Amino acid sequence: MKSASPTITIRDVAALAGVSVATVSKYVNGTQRFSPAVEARLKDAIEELGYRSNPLARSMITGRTRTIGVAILDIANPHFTNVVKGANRAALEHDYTLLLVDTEENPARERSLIQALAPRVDGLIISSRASEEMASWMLELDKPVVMLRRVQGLAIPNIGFDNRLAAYMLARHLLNLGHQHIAYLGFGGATINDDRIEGARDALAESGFALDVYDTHEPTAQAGEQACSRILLGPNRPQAVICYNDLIALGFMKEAKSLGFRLPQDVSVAGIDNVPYGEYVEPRLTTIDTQSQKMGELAVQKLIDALAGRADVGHVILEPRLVVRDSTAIHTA
Amino acid sequence: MKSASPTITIRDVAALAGVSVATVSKYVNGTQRFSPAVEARLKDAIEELGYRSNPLARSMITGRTRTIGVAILDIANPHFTNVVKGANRAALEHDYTLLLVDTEENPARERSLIQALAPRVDGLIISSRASEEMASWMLELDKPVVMLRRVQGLAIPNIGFDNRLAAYMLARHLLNLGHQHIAYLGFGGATINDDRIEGARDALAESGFALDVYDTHEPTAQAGEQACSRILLGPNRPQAVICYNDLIALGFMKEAKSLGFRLPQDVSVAGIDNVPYGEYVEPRLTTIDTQSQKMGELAVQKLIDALAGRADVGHVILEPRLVVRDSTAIHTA
DNA sequence: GTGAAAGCGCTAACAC
DNA sequence: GTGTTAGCGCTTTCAC
Repeated sequence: MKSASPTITIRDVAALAGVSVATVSKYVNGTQRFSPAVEARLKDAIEELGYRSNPLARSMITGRTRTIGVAILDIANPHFTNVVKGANRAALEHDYTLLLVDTEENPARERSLIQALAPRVDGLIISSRASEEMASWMLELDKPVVMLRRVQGLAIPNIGFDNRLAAYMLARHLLNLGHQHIAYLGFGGATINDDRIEGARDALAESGFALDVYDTHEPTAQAGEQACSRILLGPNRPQAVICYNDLIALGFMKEAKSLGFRLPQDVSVAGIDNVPYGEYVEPRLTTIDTQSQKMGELAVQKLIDALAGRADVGHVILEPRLVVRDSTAIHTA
Repeated sequence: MKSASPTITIRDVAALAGVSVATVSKYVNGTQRFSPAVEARLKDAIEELGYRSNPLARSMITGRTRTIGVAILDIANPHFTNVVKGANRAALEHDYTLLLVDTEENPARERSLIQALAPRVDGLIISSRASEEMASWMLELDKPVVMLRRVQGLAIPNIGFDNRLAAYMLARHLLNLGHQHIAYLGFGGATINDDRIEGARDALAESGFALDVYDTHEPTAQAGEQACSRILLGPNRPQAVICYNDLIALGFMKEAKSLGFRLPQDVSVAGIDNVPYGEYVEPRLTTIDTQSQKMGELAVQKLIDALAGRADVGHVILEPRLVVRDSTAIHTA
């Protein structure tokens, strides 16, 4: 039996309980102790009226919204899905909520979306492909920001990942399996792509080999599929392929199989991210765990620390962990 | 060069431009036209001061936040990921943002989380496992709500999916392939599970067969894996299995293969949802497309319609579409 | 412990 | 077109 509810305010409660609005406010926020009599009347009045405090009005005064803005590149990418999962968990634990924006890998909209987001939240977690020079406007948001990648030149706290080491480890793993001709199928749109190239290249160089580098136009399984034939059917077929991420690897493997290649006998494949689905394909995907969910949790944690005044502009680097499964095997030829 | 910025308000702009605050407000909101002179001064003043309007203050007066609350059961489930993807897209298009809460399949927290969400948003999109009786409190949220499943007894607009038909189609498909002994591996925690059972059962009944029903404790690939052996190695091995969703099917297939079964020769498997990863496993998963992304888009659309006064308490039912791939095949025995 | 009063930054009538 | 004014619902000194 709902009628056009005329909005119960703190004043209605005060009137019914026979106290002042200040008292109600303090009671609702648990800012102070009260005489049992007043406390009881307050409790009853709130109950009877079904009063609910208006968080907007509160926020306007306190300047706090208990909301964290999260801007990511593509929620459908399991890596980001898990970042959000972790962030949501940590946020709820501290009584925060996430204001989510999926920028859909669109750099043009990114900036204005984030700028519109900023005034509505206490702090932001941002994943962007913009270079550090291109991202300096983030300093002017007037809100604490945590970036989801290593940042060096800007005073922005960040949760990074050792991309160079990750690719280095993958290359070493493949070298240990006897592979010599190794290719890297990257995604040039990502700023971290270069770090990964460098890591793989360094590992190979140490053994006296060179890295073949290929590129995709987006970090998706489809792009991996499309890139496959030109790598495996070209004049220079590699023995093993390191992919920018698991999605690209998944697509690459699918297409490789349909081109008639046996995996991993004919070609070893590895990805990065450790998305859940790598376990369900055949062969099961060898990958590097990037701890996506933990990344989200840490980002929220760091932001909350910053909001609490612990102004730490440091960074955290998550360490790669190799997950060996069946898509990489000893080189036989 | 950031200093403790003393918050530029509409009043500062008014002072600098030599106009009233009302004028500034109207200018910022484009509510009215102005003399070129004033317009220019306004523009300059805002520029010079770096004024940014405070959306909280605005919201408090207008009662609109341009935010849509989205409460889902598990963002890591690709079905929901895609719902959010679609919702985000439609929301941004209309200049709304999503306030996301992942309730993590936790009915206990669900209610309080949603109630806390409600006052901060213009409307809500909710996915819940609560029965209609258990969900009647949603009517008291005092905000428009769109539920992501069919609702009949409650006056809540909803985007539904014809679950009965989906399972019916899958069963028919398997019957057409010559299967007679068909099992359903469900998730009893979902209210829609019964519809799916009914659909499959009806299809089989029409041909004079009975449905074997099994259950999992959660709608995940792991649960599918765990359920596999008791179905395939029990005394009553089915020729084909319809799974509650694709994740369960993925897990089931993985375990079936490691138990030594050949798919689809020894057992056909099908899921529901059409998650992207069904294409990358082997055999590729036959499934029913639930149009998850479209569901998110429609939900936002419906909510925005409701906010615009088009108070439509109707519902939309999305139609199932069978996606035949390689995990289902003609029965040979 | 409790209350009075002064706003937070903005919009929405309504005058002029 | 532009200005005046009265709040939105709440928190926060600062008296008592």
